[in-house]
Amino acid sequence: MTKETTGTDTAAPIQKKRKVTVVEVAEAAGVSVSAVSRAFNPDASISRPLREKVFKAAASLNYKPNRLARGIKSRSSLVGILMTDFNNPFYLPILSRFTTEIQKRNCHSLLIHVDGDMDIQEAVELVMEYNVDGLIITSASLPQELVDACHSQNTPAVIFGRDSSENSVTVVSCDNVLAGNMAADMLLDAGYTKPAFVAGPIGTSATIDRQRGFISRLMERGCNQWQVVEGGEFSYDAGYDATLRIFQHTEKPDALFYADDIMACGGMDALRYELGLSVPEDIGVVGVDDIRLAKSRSYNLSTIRQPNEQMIQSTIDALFEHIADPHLPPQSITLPCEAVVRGSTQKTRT
Amino acid sequence: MTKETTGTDTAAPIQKKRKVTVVEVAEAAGVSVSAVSRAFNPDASISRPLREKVFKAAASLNYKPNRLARGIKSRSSLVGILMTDFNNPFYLPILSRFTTEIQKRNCHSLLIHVDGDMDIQEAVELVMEYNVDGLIITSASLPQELVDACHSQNTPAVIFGRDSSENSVTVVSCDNVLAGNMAADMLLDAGYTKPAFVAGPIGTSATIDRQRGFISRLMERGCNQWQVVEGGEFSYDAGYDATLRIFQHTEKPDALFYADDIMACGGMDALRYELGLSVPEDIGVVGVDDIRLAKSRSYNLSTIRQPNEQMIQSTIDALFEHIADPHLPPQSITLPCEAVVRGSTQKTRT
DNA sequence: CTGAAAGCGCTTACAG
DNA sequence: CTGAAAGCGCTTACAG
Repeated sequence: MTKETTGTDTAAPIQKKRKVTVVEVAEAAGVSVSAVSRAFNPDASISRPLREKVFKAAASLNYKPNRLARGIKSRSSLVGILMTDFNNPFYLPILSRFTTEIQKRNCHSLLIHVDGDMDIQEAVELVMEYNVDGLIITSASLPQELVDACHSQNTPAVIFGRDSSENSVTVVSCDNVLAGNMAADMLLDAGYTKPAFVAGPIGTSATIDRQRGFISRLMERGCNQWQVVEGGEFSYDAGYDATLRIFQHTEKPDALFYADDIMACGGMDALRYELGLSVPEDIGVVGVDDIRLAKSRSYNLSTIRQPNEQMIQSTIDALFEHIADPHLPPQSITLPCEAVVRGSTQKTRT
Repeated sequence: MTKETTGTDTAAPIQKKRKVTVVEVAEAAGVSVSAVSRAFNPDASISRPLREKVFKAAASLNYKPNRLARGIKSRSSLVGILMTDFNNPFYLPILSRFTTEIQKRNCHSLLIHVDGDMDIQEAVELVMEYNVDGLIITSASLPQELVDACHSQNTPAVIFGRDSSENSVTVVSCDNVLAGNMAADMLLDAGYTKPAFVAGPIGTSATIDRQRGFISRLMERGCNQWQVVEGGEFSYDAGYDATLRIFQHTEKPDALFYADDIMACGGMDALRYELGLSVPEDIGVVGVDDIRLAKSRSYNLSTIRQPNEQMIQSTIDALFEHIADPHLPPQSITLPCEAVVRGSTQKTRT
């Protein structure tokens, strides 16, 4: 019934709730605006009594500093998060942890979705328009242009990647070559002899490294009947389709190492429901990531687990260290991964 | 080798790359700063030739407006996204679409993770410190305090919820009572006679509505042997555990309606691998959401699909309409959902 | 349509 | 440690 009170001629213009400013707090506390500003700045030189006086006045007026106005001369308290892989469920908990950690440090997250259309250089520049204090880049692929873009702005940036061997910007990743080694060992140890690698997105360093580690270990151990198959994106469907394609070949593998768990799940469903094969009896399967589904009874997937928690923590720590001291040289942090043996490779040795 | 150039006594302080400002652009273009400002403001009154002159100078200097400085008097171009359900994969694509749509409109997303520790009032106030132009709240639960918090600030806000029947703030949701009706029909039509509802998080309006719709339809159709079980959070594990609990009762159901697909997946695994039951022969299963996994061969889950794309689009449209015209009255948009019949309810009628 | 000037809310040398 | 004043980069009445 009160629905139409707006829209009449007499409607008062909606006024943004007047925000309390430093000036008003200063008046209420009987101090200068400088004092108010300092009170809200953790490492400004101000006496304890003065700060408390300011706080009291601020609280009574319900004053909140305007972060935008602050950011113009000082820190914005904004951390940019650039993400590309919004279709991989792997990244939701990671995003969750990032925002939580950023908020703990009294900063906030500017989330930028970098998709195909928008080039990365552009995205990085854009985020700079907000004067972000730092930048986290989460991307399975790590194009050089991205690294350059970070470097050209001199804003602290850390790449939460799956890559390493970059030295002009800080990157934290896990050892993907090692992951490949482990996958090879798991399969060979279980008695499989003709493994294939199902690759992820082309140009993705993680995929490349995993493949390298996988193949080199196979060869080291005298296994020469391997093959590599294009996979496509990190997705259930990509794993499914790639698997069907493999079995049109004349050389059929007896084990599959997927670049990713979600691909492995798609692949297992294709194996079982389309191709009528049993896992692990007819064919062994290994993935990477240890997503929640991997340990479900439906998949029971052997996988290589990345030290997620540590990677996240290192990323955040490194970022804030660099924000605190911009002189710090970039570092490259590579963490080890861990093999998780489950049912999908539990073939009894023949 | 150049690694240690920093850190010596002579190290020049790292200077933030000097940003080009309006003043410099104005000089280069031979116009006033007002002109520069107007050129970058879509609906300012400025002649085409002047604007072009400014753009040319700006481009040659690689000028980008400082959004923080702009936001202090005008729009911040920031849209706050408040999220609580970071453990449900359902929300990743939604978040993806939100940020994409926001970016299309030349705005950016301030992502706030609202977790248990932090109360919502606080989160809303916080986001206001950034002068956000608008606010999207994504939450399965919709506590009154949240609605109040939005209302008290007068910033356009829309709740992407699973709720309705709120009229002081705009909310878009799907018809969860209808979802419950549909689930009841699917199960009854397939010949099941003793269904149970596995609830989601307590106090979540979506769960409550689904349950209401489910039960009322069952009773309408003369089915009185139903029961309701507490589920817990929307997660694989919660569905798994709840299912095991149900079967300790004396009254065993022959069909289960889970508040959520991810719970249903956990539940199906418990049924099949822990309880030795066949789906759909021994027991029918229905979920809600139609997540990617639902149509996988491993689950082949009947479900109720929400009109996600439309809900997202409506949310964004409503938000930007309200930003453009703050006088618009809040609206409540409820969209219909759709039944997706798959294998998990394909029991032949007995 | 255009420009000169005041102002947004906060920070930071500069004196004391 | 504290305050008066200048300044951050942009916007917006106010005149013309």
